[in-house]
Amino acid sequence: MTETTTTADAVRVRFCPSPTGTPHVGLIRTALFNWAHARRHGGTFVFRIEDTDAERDSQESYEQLLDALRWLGLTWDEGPEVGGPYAPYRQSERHQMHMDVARRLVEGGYAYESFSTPEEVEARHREAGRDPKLGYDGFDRDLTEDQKAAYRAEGRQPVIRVRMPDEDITFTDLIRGDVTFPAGSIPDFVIVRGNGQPLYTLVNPVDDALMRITHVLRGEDLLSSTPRQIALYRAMVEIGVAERVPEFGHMPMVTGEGNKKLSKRAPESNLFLHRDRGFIREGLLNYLALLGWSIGPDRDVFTPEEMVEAFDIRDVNPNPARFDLKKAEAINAEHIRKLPVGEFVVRMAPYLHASGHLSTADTRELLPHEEQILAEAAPLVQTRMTLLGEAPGMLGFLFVGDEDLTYEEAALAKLPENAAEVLDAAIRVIDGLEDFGAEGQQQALQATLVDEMGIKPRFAYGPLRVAITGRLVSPPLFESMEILGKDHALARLRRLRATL
RNA sequence: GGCCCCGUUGUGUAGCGGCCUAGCACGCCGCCCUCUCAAGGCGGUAGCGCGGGUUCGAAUCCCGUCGGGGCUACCA
Repeated sequence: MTETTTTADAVRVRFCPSPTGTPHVGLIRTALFNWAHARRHGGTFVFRIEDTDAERDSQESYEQLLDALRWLGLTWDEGPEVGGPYAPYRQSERHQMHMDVARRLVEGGYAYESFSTPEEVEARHREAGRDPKLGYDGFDRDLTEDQKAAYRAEGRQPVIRVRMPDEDITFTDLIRGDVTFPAGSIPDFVIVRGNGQPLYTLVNPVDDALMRITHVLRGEDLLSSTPRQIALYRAMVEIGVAERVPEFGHMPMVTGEGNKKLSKRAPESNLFLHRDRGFIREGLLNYLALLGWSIGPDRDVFTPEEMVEAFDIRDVNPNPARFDLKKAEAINAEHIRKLPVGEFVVRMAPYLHASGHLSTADTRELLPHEEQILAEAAPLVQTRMTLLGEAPGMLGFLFVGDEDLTYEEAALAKLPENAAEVLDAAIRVIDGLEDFGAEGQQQALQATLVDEMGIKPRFAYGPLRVAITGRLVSPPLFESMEILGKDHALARLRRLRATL
């Protein structure tokens, strides 16, 4: 280990989403990298809810956040429902602390009350011949007590702004290296609203300081707010609220079509949609990790554990990454294949239950025949699935009555001219079969249909596949019939034959 | 407009001055295997944005340029 950065102190990182809307894959990627960084360094992963916007926050979203992290196994050491030494972890419950810090900031001269309205600021810029879009102009920086009193008498309610230092602000981003913001390029910013409500600009750094966060790893969209946070942090160090300024690392954006950041409206941004379609946690986590990070030159499939072992935030790529569903699905397919069959069955069960094919989603409560069928069929389909959501289509035929089986339209359409003849012959062969094993069926059917009748295999077996599974694509035919059993297989062959 | 970030095949990446006639994966296209579809095997497609330097030598360092993105709220 050649650690040159001397963070002797234990690592403390945080994931602090605001509970608005459904979890976004970009947000989850952020959680993943923070989690991996904490685990890699034996540090602490803090989960904090940033619910300071009553307008947009919702309890439902809060619950979804917990659901998401739990499903993915991104366990937090401190946070909601777990507690911890720096509780509470919902920002809405920390109001007193925030206001206390704001007051001390004002007392120390690091922040001040500002009475200007946006219109007034703009008007002043115009009068001075400046660009009106410049932002706040520092007008109220040195108001006297009399002036403030006069404003109050007018009924004005001041916001609180942080006084930006008149010097360049440089910091070393863990992912991008040195970043400098020139003095004067960032206006004094608001930390408390006129109505007394604190803003993200205050609350986020204050809680990071209070919770002793050592590394702030977040999205690149927050890069430009970093100098403000650093200024505030320095002030907090001065007044004894913070020990030191944390390190920052800004992860690249996750983009969608057109290189724009992946919109919340885009369906592929919705974590739960992926879960519903049948992504497994290992697959999705693996893919998300690939968005900006790689485990090695010739490899891109790995487990969360392997990721933790190899993860280094400094290796993260600074350039934006496009969310590619095809690749995500390919990675997921790899992870499905790697599952022990038993586990594969456990993961599939909820999907087969939701589709009405299984009596339960819990494999421990399966009916004997269900358990039996799954045990035999699972190995047949494990390499044929990309998403668990394909299970009902792939295996459904094994769980419906012979008369209830539905035929795909396309499958019916593809039936050859001589389907009836083929089915008749197959019925005869199978009816006389002693050994109904896949091997035995294969030999007997081939002898009659292919060798004797001279039908090409794909035309010989196609009609049987449709009769048995109702589909063009299915698990291997003979094994499927074996699982169904001779009687059911015959019944299905006869049923389709009768329709021709 | 201002400030900041980014720039290797279609996509994600490896590359840290010579090992690069640029590797891997997904995608796409062939072929093999084969009862369908997968899986597996084999092969192919396509890339260092551009222009200057520095150097014996640059995808790798520097400058410029162009392009893309983010932020610019009393949202987070």
